[in-house]
Amino acid sequence: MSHTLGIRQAQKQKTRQAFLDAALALLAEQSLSSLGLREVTRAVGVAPTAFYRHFRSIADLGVALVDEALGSLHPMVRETVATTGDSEERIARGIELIADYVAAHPAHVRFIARERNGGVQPVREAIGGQLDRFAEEVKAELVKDPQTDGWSEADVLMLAQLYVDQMLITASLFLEALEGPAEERERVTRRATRQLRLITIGRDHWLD
Amino acid sequence: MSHTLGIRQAQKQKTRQAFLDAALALLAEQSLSSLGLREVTRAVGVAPTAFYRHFRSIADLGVALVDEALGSLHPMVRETVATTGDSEERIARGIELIADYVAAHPAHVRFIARERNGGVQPVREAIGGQLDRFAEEVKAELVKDPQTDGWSEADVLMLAQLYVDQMLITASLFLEALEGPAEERERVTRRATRQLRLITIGRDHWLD
DNA sequence: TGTACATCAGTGAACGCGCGTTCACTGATGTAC
DNA sequence: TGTACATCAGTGAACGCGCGTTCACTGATGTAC
Repeated sequence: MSHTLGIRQAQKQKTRQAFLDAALALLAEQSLSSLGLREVTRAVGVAPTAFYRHFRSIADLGVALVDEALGSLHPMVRETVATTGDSEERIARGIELIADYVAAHPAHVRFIARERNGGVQPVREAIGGQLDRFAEEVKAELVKDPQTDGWSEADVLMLAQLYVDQMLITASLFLEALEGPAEERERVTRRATRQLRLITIGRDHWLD
Repeated sequence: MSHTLGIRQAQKQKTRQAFLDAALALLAEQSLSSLGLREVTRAVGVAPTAFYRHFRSIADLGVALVDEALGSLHPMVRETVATTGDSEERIARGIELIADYVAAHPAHVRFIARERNGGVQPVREAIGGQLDRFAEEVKAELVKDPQTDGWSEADVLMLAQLYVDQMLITASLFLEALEGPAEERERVTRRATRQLRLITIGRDHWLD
């Protein structure tokens, strides 16, 4: 049986989500460390003090945004890496996943790219933790792949990290290309495809 | 004959440099978009209004910091890419260059990593422009290399961009490892070496 | 079902504070003769 | 070399403003009986 929230809890969650949405919108043009508490409450349409019913600080809200931005991505990444098919297909699917995610959630992607090295330590750490998880998950999938038979654990992790870094760079490029013409996005797709192809070739000859 | 500045000009340059140094120090713990004009002048030890004698705004100061951080790096990168020797040697020298630069100028590297995707548009654009220049310069050196004989221009640029991206990721990893034990820096060196090695293998078999 | 009390999300006034920018100024440095 | 004037880096007072946080509050929702 599904647990239904009371009216009070449901309303609270709705307001909390409104805070996250408003903050994300405001972060299109600035970074988290300059985002004001009153700025966010003004955008939501509540009193400044209402903020404290949901978050201890702006940094706390930022950590919640990290979960929202990256939490749902883990199964998708796992699945994409685990996909069967030849390398060329897997590269295409991986890049498509990134392009689609950026198009669907541009503000989340911008937030992660910006705050990954941003001025708010807890948020940086939350993002770093999620990226480490991605690397571990990709590694776990790669280990199952016959392509990495005979590889050391460290080398598989190194490759997984290379993929994750490349995923982020590509996401960042798609984000820049979002406002421009479709042609620009195609250029990013071509560049990312070739770079992944080169990495794949390196992988195939690693043990030569 | 060397042109000597007047006393007034010399003093002005000194103050300007003090602004850049103070700002960079303050940016260890925050991002540019939350850096206050009064905060900087206080650190320098001058009146708030003195700021306007040197910069139009904090963003303007940020752009000056970008030049200071990356301007002097172009000849070093060119030279490292142009180095003769086998791949393994060139990889080691490249990584050494990055490690040394991060150790010598950690605050500059942090600033670039942070503001590359930061909340201040003119600074983002200045960094993007510099990185594009690096990619073009690396490409120009790679074209001279027999390893890329028969490659299309686009493919050489793609490889150059991969190297530049990798350079930034590695710099960022060294930065994180700076505070920790030497062992951590060695781990970064090993990871970066293997990743570059894999890219090199991919490069060697690109036309297969 | 009704009543009496508890909970707690959101309010609104108040606070002290540091912010960016303006303005007319000072006095050392620079320049013309 | 000396004098008279121009330049301009840095000053200090003043401004209006929005900030984060505190506090006691209100009134709808939840709960116990």
